[in-house]
Amino acid sequence: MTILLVEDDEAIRNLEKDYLEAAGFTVQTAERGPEGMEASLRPEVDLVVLDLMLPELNGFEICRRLREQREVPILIVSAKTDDFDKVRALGLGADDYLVKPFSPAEMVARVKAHLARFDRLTGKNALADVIELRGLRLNRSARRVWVDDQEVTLTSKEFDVLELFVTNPSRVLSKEEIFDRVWGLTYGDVSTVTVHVRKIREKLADTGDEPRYIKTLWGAGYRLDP
Amino acid sequence: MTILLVEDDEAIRNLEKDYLEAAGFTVQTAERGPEGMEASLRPEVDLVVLDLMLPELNGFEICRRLREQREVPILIVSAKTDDFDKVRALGLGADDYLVKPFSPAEMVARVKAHLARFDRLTGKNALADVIELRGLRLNRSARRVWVDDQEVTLTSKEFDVLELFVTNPSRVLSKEEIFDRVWGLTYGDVSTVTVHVRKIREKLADTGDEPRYIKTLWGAGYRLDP
DNA sequence: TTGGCGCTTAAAGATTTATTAAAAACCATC
DNA sequence: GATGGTTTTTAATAAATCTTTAAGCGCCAA
Repeated sequence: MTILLVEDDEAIRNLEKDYLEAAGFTVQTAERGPEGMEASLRPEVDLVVLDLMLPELNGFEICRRLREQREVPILIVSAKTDDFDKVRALGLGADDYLVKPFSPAEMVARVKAHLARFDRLTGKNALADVIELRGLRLNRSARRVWVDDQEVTLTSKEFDVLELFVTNPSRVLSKEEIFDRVWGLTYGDVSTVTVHVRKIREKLADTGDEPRYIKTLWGAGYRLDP
Repeated sequence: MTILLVEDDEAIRNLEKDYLEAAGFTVQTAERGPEGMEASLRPEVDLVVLDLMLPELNGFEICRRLREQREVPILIVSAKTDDFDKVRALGLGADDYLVKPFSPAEMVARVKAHLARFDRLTGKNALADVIELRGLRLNRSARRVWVDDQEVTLTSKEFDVLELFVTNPSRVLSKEEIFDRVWGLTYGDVSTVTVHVRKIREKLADTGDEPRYIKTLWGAGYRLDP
């Protein structure tokens, strides 16, 4: 799960980052408003923690614009205790409003609660440990995979790629996005992805004209349907 | 919208009730744990405001049991400021945790935010991800298209062009504009657009004298009406 | 009604993109 | 430092898409 942290104060940002990472989240950060706005639109971002007072583009504005474009939990963090700000932020579509200083444990608990609810309500089991899908079963913590109750052994990277697919069913994932999210790199050759997809298909016995699991969308990427 | 208030202290209960009613909600109340548990299962209840310290059956327990049975927003209200309680309540599936004394305005804002989000996430797939228009349905993230519930497969560019049309209904798009926005190029031959439009019409079974979807405007471009 | 301009159509050629297999680089373990 | 497995790169091949072309048709105005 990836959390985006938009916060201009470096000390606070690092503190929050540490706690979220300790809780097992992947954390991306942004310092300034416009940068935060852009980052929050990235599809791999599962939740946004947003400071209200930011340079150039404030949190209210980001919140409003983001809500127009994407359905992602937004947790506002602010030093302002004023009722007016709380009401305004929540009215603009924020999911929560935390007043600084807050306890890191509470923040982590709230982040988890928002993600869990989002999962529950949208039916995306991004948090579930065992995911099942047309005969394909993944145990994420054990990193094991079965096809029609027959276990198949995937290598580490192969598992990561397949996991990305099953946690994003019905979505087209471009090679670039897969590479970004699994390898976490910007350099490198995306044809690596192609090869891994081939290996996965091979192991899932998913070759042939009409792949059962990972479909190819020419010029766009790959898609796994539920 | 109906709110259930489970709170044993009469003064607080009446205060909260007044504010919620002033905000236009219908309010039901319950004083004791078991009574609250039962009431919260009633289908007309859209959101539950739950005190933690209740006689006979405490808020944690109600929260846990309720979550097993129903998907309804739960807002915990408590005098306990302890992190431990917050983390526990949120972990059990509560949607929010407010510490007493809180401002009524904030409570009302939070109640509204929870209801709005619940609507957003459950009421139709929300997110302008799926666009429907006179029998034509597009799923943008999956890049799939249906005509009268029959799926049609478009190529990548074809999809891009059609997406441009459905996101700009009623607008005349000139070939130049389409070329600019889909191809992102300034050089090149705009007759490519013509060919793509033809292919799309063909696949949508939109040929014939009176096209159902993409209309030709002589000397101007094309238009898709809503 | 007719000429011209713009749109449509179909098909061939060019280009892009994906697949595959095999080799090379990498990595952990013994 | 050899070994076996994994991961990445590479290059040839295959497949699908995109673009161009050219001929024909239809709309509109003179």
